[in-house]
Amino acid sequence: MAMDRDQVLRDAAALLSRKSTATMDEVARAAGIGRATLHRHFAGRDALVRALEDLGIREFEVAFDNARLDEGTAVEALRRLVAEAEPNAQLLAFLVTENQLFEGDEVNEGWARLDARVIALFRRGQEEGDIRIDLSPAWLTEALYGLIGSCAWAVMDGRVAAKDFQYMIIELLLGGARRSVEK
Amino acid sequence: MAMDRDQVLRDAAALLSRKSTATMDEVARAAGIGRATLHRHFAGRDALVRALEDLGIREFEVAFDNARLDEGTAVEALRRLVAEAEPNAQLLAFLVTENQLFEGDEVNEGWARLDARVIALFRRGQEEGDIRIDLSPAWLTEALYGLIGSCAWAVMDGRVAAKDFQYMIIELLLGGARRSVEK
DNA sequence: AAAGAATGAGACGTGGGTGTCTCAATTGGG
DNA sequence: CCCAATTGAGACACCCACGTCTCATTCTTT
Repeated sequence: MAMDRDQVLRDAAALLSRKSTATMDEVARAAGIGRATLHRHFAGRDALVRALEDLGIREFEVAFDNARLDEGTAVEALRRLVAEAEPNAQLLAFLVTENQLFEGDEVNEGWARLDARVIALFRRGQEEGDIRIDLSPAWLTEALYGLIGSCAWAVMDGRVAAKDFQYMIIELLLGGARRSVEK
Repeated sequence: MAMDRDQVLRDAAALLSRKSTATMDEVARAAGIGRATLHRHFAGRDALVRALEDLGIREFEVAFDNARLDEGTAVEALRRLVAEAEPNAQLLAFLVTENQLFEGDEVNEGWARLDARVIALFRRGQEEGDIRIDLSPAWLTEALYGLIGSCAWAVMDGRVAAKDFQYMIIELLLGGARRSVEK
């Protein structure tokens, strides 16, 4: 007994991140519980996805806290951020694409809070002179999400080694692909 | 009369790129035709999506040709590639996420061909000394797709100005976010 | 103008996922 | 040890989208 709601959410996240069209029955099996029990705790599929959103927001708020975005240079904070985000990268990818379906609807305020923190981080980097000012913080934030999601999928497909996750993202995001004499 | 199959596909792409869960009926309306007619030309939803894949592959093969990936430096070719890809960025984003659902299935060989061309481009850049060798061509390719898709969504949501599309992608991909004294 | 082809609108049956319910079995608390 | 609560399995109806079909209409073609 004693269904662990949070554990169920994590199992659901693990499955839906890979197969976003998974059935409620598949989710239940993945979580090791019956479909009825799943419905008892989450009114329906929408409620489940919304709960996953809340889980993701919670996870990333913790990750952001752990990354101590306000300490040190913005570049250093960004490195910590990517490192902290890695365990939940797949969940992020799922939620980002899921959010793109909600056209028109106002975005969950939790996302707005997280976005604001990342945007503020990039802005701080710009003010400190470490981040280019010709790339808007909003775009850098989107790009960060996109790169994290892309890399998560690439790792899942075996096109990128899991151990290179942080390096590939940070190096590309910060340094870019071009080779320069002075970096 | 005279249903323009290619135009229908483009309308379908425009809609499905924004709302990937759109109904066959919605697709038909978006294309200005009846649902029955849509079914007459595409056996079903799967066939439609596959036709969209073919369309996307055709479009991007043309785009790659126009970008003349073999001419000039790899960096120059990459700039041309992003410029040529811009009109079909949304379609690319749709097809990439759609492809992620086909777990296990062998990927359409058309994608493999396109991937190979981009990978070869990055590899050429590495051999010419213009592209960093610590970022694998496969990852750079994924990142390129990801950034194009992210930017397309950001433009659609108004978070990035449409006119900045190419600049934002190219500058971030090539130069990175970090500000350096010598660029 | 007549014949043929293609279309749009709608009706219809089907399938798959959803959400609800029941009931026996298991678990945990008193 | 017993009772209450929770669970799993299954049955059930429902809904929505899909795919097929019909038929009147419209357009092409000759």
